[in-house]
Amino acid sequence: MNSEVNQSLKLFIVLSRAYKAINEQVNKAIQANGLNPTEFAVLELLYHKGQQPLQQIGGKILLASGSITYVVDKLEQKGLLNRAACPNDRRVTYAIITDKGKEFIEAIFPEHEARIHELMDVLSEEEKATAIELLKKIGLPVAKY
Amino acid sequence: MNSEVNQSLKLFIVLSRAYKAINEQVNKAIQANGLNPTEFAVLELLYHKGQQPLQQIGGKILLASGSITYVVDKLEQKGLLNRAACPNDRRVTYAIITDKGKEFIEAIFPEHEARIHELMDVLSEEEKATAIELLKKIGLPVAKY
DNA sequence: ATAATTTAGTTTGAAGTCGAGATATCTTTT
DNA sequence: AAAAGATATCTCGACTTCAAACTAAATTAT
Repeated sequence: MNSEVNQSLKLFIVLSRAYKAINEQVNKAIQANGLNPTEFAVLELLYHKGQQPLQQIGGKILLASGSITYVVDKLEQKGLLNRAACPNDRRVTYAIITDKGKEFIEAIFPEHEARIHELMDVLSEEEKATAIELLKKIGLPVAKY
Repeated sequence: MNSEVNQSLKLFIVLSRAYKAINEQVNKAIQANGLNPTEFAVLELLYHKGQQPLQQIGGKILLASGSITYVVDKLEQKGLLNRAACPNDRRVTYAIITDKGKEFIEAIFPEHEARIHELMDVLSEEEKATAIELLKKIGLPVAKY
């Protein structure tokens, strides 16, 4: 019984290490481009998914509402996105990536992908597929009684 | 090959999600006990590995030197650890867990383990073993527990 | 219609983390 | 033994993030 708990604990530890190790590399590279990881995540979301109400940005990249304003302000100051009022619902503000923002992502995203690919490439394609299947199950909302 | 890159990217995403999902739960529980995750990590280190020079704490749980002072101050204020000068090298200060600190860890660590076990139990024992093997390869060497 | 509730976004204050520099001590070199 | 270099801790300022309080607008219930 106890060894099962230890197995879970060990999985937690290797999961944490793996995540932190990868993330450290990735963040370092992003920051070298003058953005912090949150800014990059927002900009990438806008690039790949189109304009978003500020509210939804928080939901999609797991960001507290207080942080959204700050990050969007920063990106707006840098000229990488614009705010635009929603005509139907005046409470809503959209964040829209600018041309400069698009160029920026287009310039650094391929490197970003390549870096992650390199870091993940200690696993074979098959191992990656297995890892994806297993990790998918972790952290999914579990039905409560 | 582009699909290979996508596979790596997907692995990165599910890895991030899994980590964040688990971590969010764990942190919430730790904070409910009046500590933040870093404080808990330091205290647990001292409990399981005995007294440590401040410097080494930073190395082991990945913390900048400026942060160590802060966290150790906090734990000292709460009476969970003490500082003690090293007799041989007067530059060195040890952090030593107090009896109160020990009681604290003994009171909450079993819950902590059980919580992680519950969160990880969406995987079978065999799947966990597979996940551990794969994740070990990503990032750094592991030794703990 | 008007009041109550909910939702969207912002502002503010606190907490945590880092990095650079300051200080003290130890070690090595000359 | 003095100078130079390395190491450990602390201090301070900047940055990021969050939570809670707040404003404004939309929705609903009466």
